[in-house]
Amino acid sequence: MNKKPTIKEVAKYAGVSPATVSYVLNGVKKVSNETKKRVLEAVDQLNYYPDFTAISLSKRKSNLIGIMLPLIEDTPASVFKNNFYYTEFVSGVELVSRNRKFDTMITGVGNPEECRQWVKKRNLDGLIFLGLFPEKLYNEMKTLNIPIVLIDTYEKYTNLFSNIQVNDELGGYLAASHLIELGHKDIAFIATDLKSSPVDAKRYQGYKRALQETGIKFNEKLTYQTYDITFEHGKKVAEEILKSEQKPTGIVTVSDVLAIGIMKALQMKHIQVPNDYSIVGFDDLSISEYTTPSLTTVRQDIFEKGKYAANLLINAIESEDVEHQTVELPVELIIRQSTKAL
Amino acid sequence: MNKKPTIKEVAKYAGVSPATVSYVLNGVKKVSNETKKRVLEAVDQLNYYPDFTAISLSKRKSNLIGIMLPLIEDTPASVFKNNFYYTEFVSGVELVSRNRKFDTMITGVGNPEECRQWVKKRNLDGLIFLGLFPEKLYNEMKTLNIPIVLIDTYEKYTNLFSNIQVNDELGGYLAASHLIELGHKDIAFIATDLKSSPVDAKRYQGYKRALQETGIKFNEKLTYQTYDITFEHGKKVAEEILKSEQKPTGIVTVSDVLAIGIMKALQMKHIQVPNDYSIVGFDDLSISEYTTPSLTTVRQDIFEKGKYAANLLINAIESEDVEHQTVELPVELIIRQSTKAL
DNA sequence: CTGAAAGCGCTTACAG
DNA sequence: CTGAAAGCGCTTACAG
Repeated sequence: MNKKPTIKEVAKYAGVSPATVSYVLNGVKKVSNETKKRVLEAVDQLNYYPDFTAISLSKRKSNLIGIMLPLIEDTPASVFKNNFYYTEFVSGVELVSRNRKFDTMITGVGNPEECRQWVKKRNLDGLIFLGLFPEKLYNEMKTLNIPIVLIDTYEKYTNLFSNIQVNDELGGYLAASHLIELGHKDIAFIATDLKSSPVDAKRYQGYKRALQETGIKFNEKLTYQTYDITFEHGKKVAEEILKSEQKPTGIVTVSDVLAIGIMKALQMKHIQVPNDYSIVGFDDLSISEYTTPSLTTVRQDIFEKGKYAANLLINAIESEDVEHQTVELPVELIIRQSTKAL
Repeated sequence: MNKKPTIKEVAKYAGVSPATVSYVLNGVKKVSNETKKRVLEAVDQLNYYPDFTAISLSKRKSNLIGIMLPLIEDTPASVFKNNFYYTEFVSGVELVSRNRKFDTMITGVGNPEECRQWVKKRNLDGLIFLGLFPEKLYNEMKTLNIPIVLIDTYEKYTNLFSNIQVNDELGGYLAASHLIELGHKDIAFIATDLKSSPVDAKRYQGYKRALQETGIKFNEKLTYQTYDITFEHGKKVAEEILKSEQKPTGIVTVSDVLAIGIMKALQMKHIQVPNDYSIVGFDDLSISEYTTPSLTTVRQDIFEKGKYAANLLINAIESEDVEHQTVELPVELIIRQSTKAL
């Protein structure tokens, strides 16, 4: 295969200087229409397209965005494996990024230093942080001076970076209210980690608000934390719940994955969902419609979230806009079969 | 933040030329131990790490590998969404790639031309093709002259590229044999697409071999094709099966996703798995242990597959090894609750 | 063993 | 409106 033509060859073919070719390709300065035409034709004839590596080096802009994945035991695998969430998100990012002429790199992140080096050595134009990272990472990243968008982060960092989130409070509220309407009063709340996950905390707030508004007394003993999102952890809380003396009749959960794990554990003990326990998840994963019973859940559009994040990021890159914005995407209760009137 | 030091600054600090710094960093030529030490110290002091963009431009090697994802309706989303498969695979690739100092880019692929441009403009060192692509793409890619590893491809391209696959024939055999041992004789085979998917075809062969070896007559009417891998498509075949007059008692499937869709459809009609139908999946997704009933399936280690692919690819890149190899990873029957003696 | 110089493929003041 | 030249941060024959 004949190799890719360079800008020089295009210039020669068009009878102009490389600089001129660069000008027309970048739409910069005023090039006479005639020479512009000649250049464009040369580009077309030679099937020229620029070398991004070279552009990256001279412009110090790579047209590359990076997605930081949280690592568990040094690999993003486990998070990917149990949290189908991420995968859809990444697809959303890839789609808009490709359409907007950016490429997307992914990495599991190690320490902050490694992360900064990754950005620097590849000249990344922007970053998306998917998930929760140690605080010092954010501080480190702040000094990088490139647009960064955070996903599902609250408080502390919100004003330092752009942020895409979902109406978590409302989600928790919707889930709990649904159960309450069905006549449930003893409603458990299953979180991952209320302290370190602000997302969980918000949903928890919503849950509490629903109780409060309907005059149901909040019972701390009905709150559980799993510290991880896997089916297995769902199973484990279910066992805890069964052992406790404060038995709920309804269960609000912070993730479909957890909800599915819980259902499984119950079913293994021949306890029926929704007859014995009503369960509501969060996310609406594609699997959730196909479990038995299908899962009532709070839906968020994760693919949309990915697209939104990419658009926001690329906007910031292209306009060098320093305004950080935080965007809140809607949430919707999807009623299926895992919940039932008491 | 002070900006990243360049090789010049390191050279100055060490009192040598940039060339020398480059030599020691690349372990090339013989640099006296003493100056080497000085350089290394400078590197350390200044916290220097090279700019990959520059290296990429001058070496024409990017330390970048690309993963091509199949596109559905212009986005990888849907395939990602229903095929949890890919996500684990990508994690495996990312892990070894990172450990071996490569970065990984992902893209949905459009047409062959777009694909070649992607490789060229980013100077990608190697490519992994995940899934099935149109034939002309392979031909086009062949002219790129970079190492490429294909996943789950058979025949035609096997000798043009490296290939990682799984013992599909055995997988089909294992699944069918298991059912046969349980006393099933009318065993359906649910494929995606026997014509265009060689993977399916191999599993089908294995299934037939199992029938043959035990003297069960193969019945073509028990073969179904879904033409896509989604829960929904699983549901649809289940309905077809229920409508047909040739009812199986056991069902062998080419994917857990399909199997789960089938189970769902049956359960919605109050048909019991495994009492009325025994079902075996393929892949062993993490969800498959958590469905009710949990799914008997043929396990393949997809994460391992990703790691293997990345290692093979990077080996080829680094040794400029032109030998294409095809590697076959093992497969294992995991017996759970969706199958039962007749 | 070490360095000056050219080059990778672009971009961008600057001059005309 | 157009081009020559320097520069982005490296590498690598080549010469010494």
